[in-house]
Amino acid sequence: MDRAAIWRVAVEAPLADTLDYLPPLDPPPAGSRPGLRLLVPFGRGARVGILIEVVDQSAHPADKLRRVERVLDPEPLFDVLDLRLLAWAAAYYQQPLGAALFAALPARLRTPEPLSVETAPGLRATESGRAVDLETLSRAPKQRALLDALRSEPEGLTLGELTARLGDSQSAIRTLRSKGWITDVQLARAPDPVTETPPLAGPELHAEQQAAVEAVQAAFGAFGAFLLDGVTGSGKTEVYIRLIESVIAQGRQALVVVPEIGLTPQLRERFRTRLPGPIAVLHSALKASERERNWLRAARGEANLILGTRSAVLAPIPRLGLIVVDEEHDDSFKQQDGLRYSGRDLAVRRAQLAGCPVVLGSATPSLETLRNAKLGRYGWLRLTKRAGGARAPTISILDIRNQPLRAGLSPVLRAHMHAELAAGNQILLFLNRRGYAPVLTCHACGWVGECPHCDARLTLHLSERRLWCHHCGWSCPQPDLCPACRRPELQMLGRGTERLEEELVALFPETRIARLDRDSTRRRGELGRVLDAVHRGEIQILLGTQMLAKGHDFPGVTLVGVLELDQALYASDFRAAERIAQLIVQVAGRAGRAERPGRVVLQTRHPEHPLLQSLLREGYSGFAEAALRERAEAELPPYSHLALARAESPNPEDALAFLRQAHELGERLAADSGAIQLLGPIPAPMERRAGRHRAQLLIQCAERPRLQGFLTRWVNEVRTLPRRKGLRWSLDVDPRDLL
DNA sequence: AGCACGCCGACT
DNA sequence: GTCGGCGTGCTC
Repeated sequence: MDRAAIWRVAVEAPLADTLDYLPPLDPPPAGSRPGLRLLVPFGRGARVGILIEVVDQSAHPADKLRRVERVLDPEPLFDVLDLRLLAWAAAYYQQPLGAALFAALPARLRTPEPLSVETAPGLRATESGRAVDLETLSRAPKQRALLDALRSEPEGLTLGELTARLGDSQSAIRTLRSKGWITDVQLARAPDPVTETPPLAGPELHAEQQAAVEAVQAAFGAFGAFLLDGVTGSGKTEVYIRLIESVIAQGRQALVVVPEIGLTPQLRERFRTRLPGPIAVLHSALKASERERNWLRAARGEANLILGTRSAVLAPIPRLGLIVVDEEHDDSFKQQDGLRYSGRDLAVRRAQLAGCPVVLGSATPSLETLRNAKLGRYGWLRLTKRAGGARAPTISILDIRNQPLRAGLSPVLRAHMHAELAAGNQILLFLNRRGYAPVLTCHACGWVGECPHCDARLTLHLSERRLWCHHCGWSCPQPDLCPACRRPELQMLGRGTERLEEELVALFPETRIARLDRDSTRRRGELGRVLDAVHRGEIQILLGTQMLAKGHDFPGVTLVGVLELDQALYASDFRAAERIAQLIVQVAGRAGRAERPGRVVLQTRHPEHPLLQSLLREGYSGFAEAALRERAEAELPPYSHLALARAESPNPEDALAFLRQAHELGERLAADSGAIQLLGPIPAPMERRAGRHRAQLLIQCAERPRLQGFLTRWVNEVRTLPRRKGLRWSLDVDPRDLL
């Protein structure tokens, strides 16, 4: 007997390590290749596992090894490169290998289900159709050819295959079917090869686009990272399309990652009309079966283009030749639970492993990416001209101190609004707070509506007559009398979008007004309906939350008002200013067009705020310079690297106590070098949320490798710390927000 | 995560 | 005397 083979398997269970198994009794035809999906005995049941490697001995006692039940698929789902990427992600984000592998798999493949077989509608000759003498059809050549073709294929042929052989034969099919000589069947076939409609030709590239395309093309076949720094409307998508086109022409696949599902339909349509071959769309709103099918098309190399949200960067793509991350600054690329990866960072790492270029596109690049570009790590491709010669909107600050506000609008802003309305233009108003009023209070006794489970006020939603907690989802009916003193003195303080809408209706009575926020768009299709109405010019004032800033263009809008900037300007999170600047510039870019440039007005009580000033005077790049200087001084990312340990528990003191122990442990591990700083623990900014008390501990280090090394050792020990009942903790490497 | 084993209170 | 609470630990 040859050397004992041991299969090292990552099992679908929250285990820190892989488990060892004996190989299955019937060896798989594909051999024992890593990446194979298996069914393995686990405890009293069975679980899906992924074969990681075959070794010749196990640390586990030989007599306790159990045997792999069976191999689930004929081929591995992951190849060596995929496994290397996922192993890297697991190590970097301090999670078990299995967590990365199973985060990469669509839900259906995490169960022992066999891969679903794709079927295509087709036809087959029946018994009587096989028995009939073909000569009887001599006067119907089409029918004869059709029947002849089907009789030579016992399984039958798909409609696509028949059309390819015989051309259109609808009437012949109907006739033969009515004679009972052929019958409809579903055939296990890959989908019919896409009929190669000649893709539409694109517009001519302007010089900057051409230069960008050529720079990336020159890097094909090797790793290279590029920042495509292009103002809104400068034609970034056209650059992507040309690059994808040429990478497909080389027989390779392209991956395009976008922040949100909402953005995929338009982008997909644009890609579909311009690029040859199948597109696989991957995002969480797909039905499980669709997701599996598209994932498999990516994994089998059948799709030329994979378009998806962040999890698409984990999908196997065997012929990967190009990665594009669109709107790379967007926070939604960061996964907020489980394997807390950054889709953007993983895209860069993946390009390195695959040896292909990665393009990070944005009009408002993140400070991390900008710094990489400045240091020359990333190629810096600039698109400074708006297509069609549209001028950039002007941004101005409106000091609202001591101003008489109506509906939260200063007299100057109201005057601007009247002027634009009179000129037949459209207006956009931002108020990043939904609901009617953020506070309900009793004028008589001072009672304030607070969430019983969170340290938060309840927001009044007048249309539903309910108080809602926006943090945990708890709600109760709106009280008529003060719950504390029973007097009818309740007052609604502050303003959300719902109230703003009501006030605007009173203030602009002859005007069509629409509101877009999570509440108003709850009904399916409502978002699209409102956007269509805006585009048709049926709406004059559109108000809403930051939902308005993403992806939608409003060429008819000439005035954008940003209300209530201040609480965001002084938010505790060090990235707040960066987010605001990005929001403002993104919104500004959505408004106006060539003949009617847009104007953005920011209402603030802090007109002297340095970041606002730099944004105003020098635009986003000026802001970014200033913000980077601040980050450097404060030793914050990208000038240092962070990890955030969070703990939460139903008991008030447990989370802090746990992190205090973790801190001590860390001090001991980091004692040899002063390079690791442990800050905290402190109670979370909202200490109690959804009935759980929360605390956090920040870890900071100037050098990433050192931080990584520390975290690996530290997490191993923190895992062994005793935990009081109900305590949960997690580690977030490169956290996006410190909440 | 399940699901066992394992030691201390109110029930037939 | 037992049913069952959830604390602790294992799953190859």
